[in-house]
Amino acid sequence: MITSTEDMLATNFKQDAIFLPLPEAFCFQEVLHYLSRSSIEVLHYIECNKIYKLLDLNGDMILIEVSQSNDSTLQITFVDKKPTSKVDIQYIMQYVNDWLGLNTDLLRFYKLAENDPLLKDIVQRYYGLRIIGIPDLFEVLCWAVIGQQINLTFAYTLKRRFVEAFGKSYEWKGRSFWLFPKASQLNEDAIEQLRKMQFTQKKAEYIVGIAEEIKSGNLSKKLMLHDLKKAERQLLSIRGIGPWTAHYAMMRCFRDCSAFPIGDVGLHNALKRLLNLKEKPTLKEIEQMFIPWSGWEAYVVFYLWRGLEDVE
DNA sequence: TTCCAGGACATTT
DNA sequence: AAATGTCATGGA
Repeated sequence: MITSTEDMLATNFKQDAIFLPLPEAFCFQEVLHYLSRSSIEVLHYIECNKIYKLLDLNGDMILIEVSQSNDSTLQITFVDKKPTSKVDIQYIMQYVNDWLGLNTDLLRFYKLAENDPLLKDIVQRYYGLRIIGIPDLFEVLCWAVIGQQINLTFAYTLKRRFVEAFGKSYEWKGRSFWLFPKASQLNEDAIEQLRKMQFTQKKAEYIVGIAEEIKSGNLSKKLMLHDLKKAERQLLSIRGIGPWTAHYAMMRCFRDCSAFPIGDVGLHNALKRLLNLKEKPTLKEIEQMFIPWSGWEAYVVFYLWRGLEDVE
């Protein structure tokens, strides 16, 4: 049992590669599938079952390659520059751990689902699927705001424009790898720039507003992590962040398994299809339905989203 | 062409 | 308190 990243570091740091122990119920193919959803994704790149992702180590950019080396081990290698300090190694391990959700005890969710008529099949079909995280608070909030009330394809287009306009990139073998922009990289005239990229006026204002909150220090993942109830209230107090966005962020950034974006259109469609309903279920019906899954709402939603992708 | 999209907020009933 | 309107554009 791994007790700390310090232990992991001592036992797993060997030269040019990091080996991360994998928990029970982890499916790398599901990671690859999820991360391959969009052909215009700019925050990672996938080739030959390997994920390439640019990380920011306090201003130093390092490109990592993540692959599965065996049943119980994930391998991280450095394709170009290598980290030079233990702190950097630790940061990378923690990032990947958090990104892929390796700390979640999925078996508890499966215990809950094994005799559930609605979940039984779906958790078997996607066994080992974990919520892919968005560890950076600014990134998850921007992505959620972008995704409000537009189709995912267009959302990816907007995200790409946003990242390429405000973020930093790193070239390797003729390919560009991008970092999601920091809040500090946006200023007042960002609103105008975002409008030109076809963000709505409101979304442009929301994103710049969120950047201000983060820059001022009001909004900080570190400060919010210890009290998720308070974190939710703080998120909801920000313009542009409603219940769906707050819970989406709790689910993918804070890794709150009980986060529940109940108003999600995809969720509604998934339930309608799964239960053969003529109309989408009402919010009250969904609340009732989710009572037995208390504590794991985020995972139920994530699996239902996953199921949507295999229709037709 | 129509309808809807991984909502939030303002306005009206 | 609950329904309705508005944003604002692309994708199917």
